[in-house]
Amino acid sequence: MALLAGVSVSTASRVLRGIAVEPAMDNRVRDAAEKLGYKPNGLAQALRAGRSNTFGLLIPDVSNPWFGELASAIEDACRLRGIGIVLCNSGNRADQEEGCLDLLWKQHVDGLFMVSVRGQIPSSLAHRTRSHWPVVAFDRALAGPGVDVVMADNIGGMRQLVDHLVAQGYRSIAQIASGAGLEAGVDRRIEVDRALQSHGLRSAGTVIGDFTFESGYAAAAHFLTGDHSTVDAIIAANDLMAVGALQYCSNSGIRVPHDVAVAGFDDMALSSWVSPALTTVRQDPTLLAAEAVELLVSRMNQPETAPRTRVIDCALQVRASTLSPSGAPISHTPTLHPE
Amino acid sequence: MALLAGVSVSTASRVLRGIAVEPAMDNRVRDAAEKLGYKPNGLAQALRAGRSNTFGLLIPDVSNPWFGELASAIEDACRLRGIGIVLCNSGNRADQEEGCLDLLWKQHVDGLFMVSVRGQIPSSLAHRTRSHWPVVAFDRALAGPGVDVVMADNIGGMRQLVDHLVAQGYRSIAQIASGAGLEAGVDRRIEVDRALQSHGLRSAGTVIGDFTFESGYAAAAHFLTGDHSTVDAIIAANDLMAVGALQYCSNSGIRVPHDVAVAGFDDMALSSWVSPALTTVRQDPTLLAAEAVELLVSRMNQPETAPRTRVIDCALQVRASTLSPSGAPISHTPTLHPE
DNA sequence: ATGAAAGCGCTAACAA
DNA sequence: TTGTTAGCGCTTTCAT
Repeated sequence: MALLAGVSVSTASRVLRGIAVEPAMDNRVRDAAEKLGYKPNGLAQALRAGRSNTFGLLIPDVSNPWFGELASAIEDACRLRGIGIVLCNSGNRADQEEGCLDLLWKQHVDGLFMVSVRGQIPSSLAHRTRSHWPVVAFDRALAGPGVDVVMADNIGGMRQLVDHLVAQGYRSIAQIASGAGLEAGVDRRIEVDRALQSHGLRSAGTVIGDFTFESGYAAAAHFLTGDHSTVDAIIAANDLMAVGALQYCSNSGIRVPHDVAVAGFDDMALSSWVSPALTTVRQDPTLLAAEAVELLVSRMNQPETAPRTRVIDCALQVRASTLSPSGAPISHTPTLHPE
Repeated sequence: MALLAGVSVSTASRVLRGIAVEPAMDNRVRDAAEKLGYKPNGLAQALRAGRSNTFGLLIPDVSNPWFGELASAIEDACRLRGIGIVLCNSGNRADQEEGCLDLLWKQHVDGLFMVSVRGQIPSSLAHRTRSHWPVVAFDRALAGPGVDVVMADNIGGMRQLVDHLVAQGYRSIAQIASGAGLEAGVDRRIEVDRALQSHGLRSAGTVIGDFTFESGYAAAAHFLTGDHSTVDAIIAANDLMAVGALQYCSNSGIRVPHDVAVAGFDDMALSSWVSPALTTVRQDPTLLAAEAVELLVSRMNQPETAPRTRVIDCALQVRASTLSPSGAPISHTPTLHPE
């Protein structure tokens, strides 16, 4: 390319990177580049600069609708900064996660967004973060040097949800909860119990789920089997399990919310596509992504920063799946002449 | 690393790539590599080899559940071959698609999987494929040198679906169809009409949708508004629109399948999560991905191959949304004593 | 069988 | 301001 323009490669490089040169040269170079459709080789730039302008995204599975939304938001945010995303599915398996980390490490991505399989930082990742590989973890508190964390306000969100259910008149509230190890899941579980307690209620039961549709379905079956079930509302730790619970109800002739209310957490798009539409706590993937990208970029530039945690606000989305069984809220009846 | 082993870099390189060396050297090198946790720099390898071991994946939006499943399947298949995936959302906008192509081109991905915004090959892509950038397109017939195509058997699939509906006794079948430009969509639309005709029926109406939930909802509203509607079944060109139609019915007190049957195309996971579960034509994302990866890898190695088209079989999935209104199939009643 | 050296395409230090 | 040169980490002749 420089040959066509009749200048040295360094001059060409300078022009392309907007460094002052004489107008004459400038034009020669731009014309030549235009004519050839020349685009600088990102690989060579990356090798030279020690920076690939690429981030890794390591999640259990993009085909999970919630992770799909998160991935989409992250890709959008990165593309606007000219950063590419290398996608890896860990399949929720430790060995596969290791394989992904190897792949991403080899490709020299500048940093990593991850929803880890384990609560703890993978050992192979540990020495990499120690050598300043920037990592942002979602939902799971990966303690470690150089690991930032982005989380929804799980506690505030679940608090709102329980308050809502109680206000709607539900009193026998069961929970499809997360097992140990997932910080976000544990926070949600504990807060549900605490919030119930603050209303003078006790949990109507807790089943541990694994965040899949199937486990939500099975848990609902557990709570609602037999005529003696007293459960009148179910809170799931995520929407996917809540949708599974809805499906169980539908298949079993249990009416939602007439016989039992169901609520979730996340607010995936499809949560408003099911019938009845699902009441849930919204965590906005765009906000999560924005924070995560900002954290990763800033750590890339300043690797020594102390680990940070960002908590994103949640908003309760009330939909049909938790309408009051009596048809109207029991408390919080709005004044007819406010202000 | 070579320094620690006390050998030359070329020897180290040979060992790591499994080229015969003396056992003594071999051990020295492996030990040193082990000790340092050494991993070859993929960027340097890529620059040297002119091959990055990376493919681009350009789709409208990963947060669309169907594309999420496709992306997941592609990533899985590529990871097994040690190939990384760079993900880009085109947002279904031509300008954004161009931006993605630029990004992917700069990163020197070895090839590209794409679900294009347009039916035609983007002009900027044209000269790249001409210079042997391997491309596999899904669903859309991107004519062009060096572009292979993977498609579901849209015609066979729709044929099965229409046969099923007619067998169930539906006679007034409307269609939420694709506009022009999308080869797969056009195939589906035409085949529905043709299949109806072969049963001596005429379409009860066609509305053009854009494959979103919302457009399915709106189309159902169009077909089912007013008491005079005679439509007793709706075929949507994809599941997302079908789910939108289901939602409209649910919101409007229209019972599915009692008042109207609804069917889709794709068989996303969530299509069996809605109530009633959706009858649909399954195209298996794993099979699509396997074919696509094989095509892209083979073209990467032999760029001059003539363009190929692969058609993947579809399988009708009958679920609750198209049960016969009379409660039992009108024809094809199974014999009680087969054999 | 091993080592030395060139070069992939780029940028940054140095020279002119 | 421009050109020359070295070098990012690797693979691959070419000598040894």
